[in-house]
Amino acid sequence: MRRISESTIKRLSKYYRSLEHLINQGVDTVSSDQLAEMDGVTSAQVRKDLSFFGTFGKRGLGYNTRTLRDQIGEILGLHRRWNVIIVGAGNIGRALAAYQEFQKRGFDIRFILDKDPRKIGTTIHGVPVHDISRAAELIPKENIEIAIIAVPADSAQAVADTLVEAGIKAILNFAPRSLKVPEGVHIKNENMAIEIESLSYHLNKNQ
Amino acid sequence: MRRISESTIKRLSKYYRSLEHLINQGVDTVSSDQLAEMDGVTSAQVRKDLSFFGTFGKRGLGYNTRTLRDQIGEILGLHRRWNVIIVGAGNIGRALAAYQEFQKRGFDIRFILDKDPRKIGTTIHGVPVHDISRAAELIPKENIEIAIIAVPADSAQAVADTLVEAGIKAILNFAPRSLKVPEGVHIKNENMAIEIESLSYHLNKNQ
DNA sequence: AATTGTGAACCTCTTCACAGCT
DNA sequence: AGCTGTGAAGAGGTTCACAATT
Repeated sequence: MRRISESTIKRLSKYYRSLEHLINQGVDTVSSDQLAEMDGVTSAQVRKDLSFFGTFGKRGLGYNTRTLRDQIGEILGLHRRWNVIIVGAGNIGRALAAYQEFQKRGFDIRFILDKDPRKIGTTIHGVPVHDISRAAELIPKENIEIAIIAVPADSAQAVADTLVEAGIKAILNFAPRSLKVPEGVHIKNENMAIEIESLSYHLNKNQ
Repeated sequence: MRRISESTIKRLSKYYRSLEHLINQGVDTVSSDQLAEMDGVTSAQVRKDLSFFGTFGKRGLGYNTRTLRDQIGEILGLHRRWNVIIVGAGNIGRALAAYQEFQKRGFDIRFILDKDPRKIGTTIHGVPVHDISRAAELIPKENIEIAIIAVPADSAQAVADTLVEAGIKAILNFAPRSLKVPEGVHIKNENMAIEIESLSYHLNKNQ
């Protein structure tokens, strides 16, 4: 299969959410036009995105909301559950441990790793906190597949190295620094400050 | 000036961070090659991004770290401070209220808006919580320029409408739904679940 | 000698437009 | 008649490659 762009994957996540919303409202059928309208894209974009993975609609009718939701779910790996950990029990780490959207989509936060002895042994929103030094032991044992880094920028690369060493193949990085990982390890940077700076750029520009 | 792509803006934010890091380490000069290496892009990309805004380097030598940091800061609007509010005092809202990276880059969280009477009148990490019904009064009075939405998906659009009504021109949306805003209002969606779904897509694909 | 700044080439993503189904 | 699926065209973003400069 031809390589799929990250933009397409992100839009599929959006379509998935919009379809859930429609299903909750009791809607059975949706056209690419309606879906596009809900997500602020063009209908051609919706159809093209889907076309990379197969044909899901009926010409003249549109798409069945449940079927399409499930099919996008299979593409995104939302048909199964994932074992996830958070590294860093600071403000961001704690908020993510309680973030219902992860649970709802199949991402189970199994435990939190931290180095602060005062936090180790406690639970945060029901999630146990373990010593980061146990990463190499716990990650394989608990079958952890995705790690979320929520530590300060200066320790982020060291944490990433530890995680990769322990066998992690996917990292979501909230620390404001670009991290280097070996070939074959997936990394996504989520930098909340960068998004707000895009807003200040636009505001600043128009005055 | 030709329209600048969002990708360029995001990369400028990254360069800004890398330059700060270099400055903290006492580095005075950097080449596009070094900066590119730090941020995982090509050196041509760094130079092209900068070229949209002017010429900042010295041929044969590279860029002065402090000067370039400050110049990117001016482009992104980081040379001044911004008045920001958060709507929603849940887990995400509270974590954002304590997020140091905002403070550090000039984004001052002035207050939080919520509808829960038990939260109104309290402070969260030193930030006061006010009744959302006071939006139209407080936003102009306190000169609020950017609003962060951290409420559940189902109330997000109503909150956005209220904010726009109150004169807000820039919104950072953490709710997992695409929001509609009038022409002239800037909106950025930050969906943490979407990023993790991109990871599960890649993991799912390779097995 | 080293490195920037940039037009041109290249590549990727988006939109168009219409044939093909239902 | 209505809407999908898709090749082709178009737009936009990235990389190349080299003249210009220090």
